[in-house]
Amino acid sequence: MSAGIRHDDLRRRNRALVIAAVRRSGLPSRTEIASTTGLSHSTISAISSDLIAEGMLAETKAGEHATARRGRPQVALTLNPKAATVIVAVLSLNCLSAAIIDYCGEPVAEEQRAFSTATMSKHELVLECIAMLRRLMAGMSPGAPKPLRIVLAVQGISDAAARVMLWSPITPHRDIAFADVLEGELAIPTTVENDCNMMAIALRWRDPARYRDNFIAILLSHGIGMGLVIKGELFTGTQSSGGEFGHMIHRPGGALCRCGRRGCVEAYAGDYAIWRNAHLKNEDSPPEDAVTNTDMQALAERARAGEGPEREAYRKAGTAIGYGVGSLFALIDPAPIAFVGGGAAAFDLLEPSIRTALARTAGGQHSDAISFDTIPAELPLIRQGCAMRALVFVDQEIFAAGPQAVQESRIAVA
Amino acid sequence: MSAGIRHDDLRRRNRALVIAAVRRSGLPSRTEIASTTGLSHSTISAISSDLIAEGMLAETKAGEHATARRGRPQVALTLNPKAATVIVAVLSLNCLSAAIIDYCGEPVAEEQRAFSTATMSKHELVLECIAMLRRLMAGMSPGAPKPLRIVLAVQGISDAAARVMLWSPITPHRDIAFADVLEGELAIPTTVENDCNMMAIALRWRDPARYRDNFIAILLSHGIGMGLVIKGELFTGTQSSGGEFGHMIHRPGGALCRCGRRGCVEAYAGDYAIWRNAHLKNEDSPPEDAVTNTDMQALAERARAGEGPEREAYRKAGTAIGYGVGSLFALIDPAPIAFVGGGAAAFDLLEPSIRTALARTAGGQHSDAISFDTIPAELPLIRQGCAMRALVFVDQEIFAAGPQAVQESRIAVA
DNA sequence: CAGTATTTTTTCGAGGCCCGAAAAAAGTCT
DNA sequence: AGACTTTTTTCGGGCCTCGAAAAAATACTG
Repeated sequence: MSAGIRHDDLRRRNRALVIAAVRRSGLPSRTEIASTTGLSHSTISAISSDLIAEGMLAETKAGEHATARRGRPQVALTLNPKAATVIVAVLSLNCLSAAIIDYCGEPVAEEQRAFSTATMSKHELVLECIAMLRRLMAGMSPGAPKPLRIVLAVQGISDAAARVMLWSPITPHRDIAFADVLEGELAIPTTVENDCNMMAIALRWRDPARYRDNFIAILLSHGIGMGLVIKGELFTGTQSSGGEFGHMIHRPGGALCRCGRRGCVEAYAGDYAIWRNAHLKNEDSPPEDAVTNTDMQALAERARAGEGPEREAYRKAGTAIGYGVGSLFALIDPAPIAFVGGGAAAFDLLEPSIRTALARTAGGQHSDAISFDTIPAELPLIRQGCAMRALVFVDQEIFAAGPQAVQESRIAVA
Repeated sequence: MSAGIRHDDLRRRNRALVIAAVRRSGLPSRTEIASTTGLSHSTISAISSDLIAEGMLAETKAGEHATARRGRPQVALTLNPKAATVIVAVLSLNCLSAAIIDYCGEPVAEEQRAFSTATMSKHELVLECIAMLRRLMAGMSPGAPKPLRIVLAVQGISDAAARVMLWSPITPHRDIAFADVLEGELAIPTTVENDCNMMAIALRWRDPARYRDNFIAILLSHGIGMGLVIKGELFTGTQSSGGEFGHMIHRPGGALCRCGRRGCVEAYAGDYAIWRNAHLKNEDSPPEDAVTNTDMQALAERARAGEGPEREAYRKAGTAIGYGVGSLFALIDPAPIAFVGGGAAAFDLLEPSIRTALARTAGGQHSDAISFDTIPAELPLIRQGCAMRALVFVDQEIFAAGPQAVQESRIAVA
């Protein structure tokens, strides 16, 4: 049963609304906020002057861009970049990348490092993460506010509470409780998120016109991942980060998947699967882990050159994706799709068979009208998604809660 | 962007909360409501005395069931059955059934009629519906309040706004705007809902302990339908009623489905598909429309008698369902499933292959732990779901809105 | 260049709503 | 009959939002 609305929640929610409006719109005036939120001018005036006094917002001379119209000029509100910082970290196969982000979303420090995630112990993996975050924090100017949030994106599955990495292709170890460990070491609230979910969040911030209420981000890489936004909300599983599109069944009893099962979409469309098919290996042969991006580029070149096993491999991949998307569409109705990652660079090879397959499904009825988009570089997208996730948390959980919570959060780094 | 919270919304939402608490709990005291909603005693007292004054709630001597404890006895609150009525109608193949339901959810009048939906014109179909509802309303005692809502459940797909039946297996006609027509004729707000979604809603009211935040209702009948509740909310498509589980793809390019495509789950697990396989007909042969429930019972008997094409047909059906559910679980994580309808009566024949298939999917990892339930009679379930849907609408949209809206809604039937 | 028009922002009083504490109510127990 | 216990109502205080009006800041205009 949903809880009752207490009187103080009102202010909290409306504060959150104002902060969100500023974060979204860039440089909105009070009047603009009033109209987008539906609250009265007086309320917006009161809330925004509070937020300015508390240091989250600042007024800027909008001037320049607004053509000088008649009447009192609008004064634009903006986020104060120094109001807070957050930390984002992206853990992927053999690579950890992290950054400190200011309250406006701009990075103030970053670091990236390669090591062999597949062979490290659980302990070593966690230590590398902690060490990198510590280095980043050590580099912060003294007196700067301590980061208020860590968001760690991982390939693979995290639990619904976003605290544990349940499984990941990058390591043989399971159930790594990153959130507990990082909170214990650094005393900063932490969540562990699926990388594809973060991609979806980032897409919405990048292009809200295109990616708004319903859309899908599909990562085509060594494995296949998905982030799904439905009715304006990130869709996650009930017990895990969910949305394991790559492990929907394409052909019962079919090709061997990295997950050990047979016939998953990924077993046809993951890099290793395309590579396997292109080399005419048996579908039962175990997934090759060492397929590199360069391998795949070479494969794509050969496929573009003309008919052959390479082109056939891409065709099979496209078919698997197309039918998978068709089944998904049967459940949620069609939505725009962004294909992200290395595989998106070979999208020209995939698209025809995706569309053919999709058109043969109930969900893909009007498959011509379904728009695809490709974004080859996934890392910047994931990082941006993490940043926005972390900042929205700060907005809603801390800054919206009122002056007290804001005060308490303001501890300077050592 | 979500709208701001205006001051009056507060009371509206808390009124809705109190009404919902009474509807759910049966005979709660004010104290009990205060604790389940988290609102203060004073607020509950104020709201409930308003609601009693306005006629939605009534006090009853709880007495009997509460063992006389020390202290002032609790006064139980209850819904006033005369506060309102709603109309439910269920349209399925060759059958229309409708009822008038009081504010407590009890039927006060009902009617059921058979006619040949498949051969009727669009116009005739609509007229039959209107006629039945008019007859029901004509039978109401004069002075009784006019029904405040019609919920029509249909097999097939309705639009996201729940106003148009986009497609249904019961008729060749498409895009029947039932809501517009019924509202035009009877001047009662109407929604058109998918039957399986209503089943899911009913399950939650029937057994909230088992079917709470995440569960699935699958209708096994001539076709295959699904109602899905995720995180406590009915899951619908973005443009339609959605959740077309039956048309997820089981085998690309496989058996011919009633929808005209190939390889859908329904093309293996719908009654017609089981019948087709049991009679060793080609998978390309067009779906037989005239398979009756008795046919299916006979088929099930033969399948139970021993190995043979009938048992094999059920096995294929179970496999299709199992893999389909596995793909679904990959997206949403496992949840309890209720199998409803004629096919549930033959669930003993399906379950082994469902479980075998499910165990071969990523989503079905712990398939032993996933619980199945069977409910052979779908119609009562659908009707109950419609009733609760309609009543919750009245609760939230009319009675929660305040005395004015309540007044305006109170028009006696002619 | 002073006055007018226009638009944005702030101020102020009114009306609601929720909460906590205290009081009242309605029984049981001794 | 009085003490005790639990439920429900009453009352005053504190917030919050709103609408209207005032103030502020600038462009237009003759």
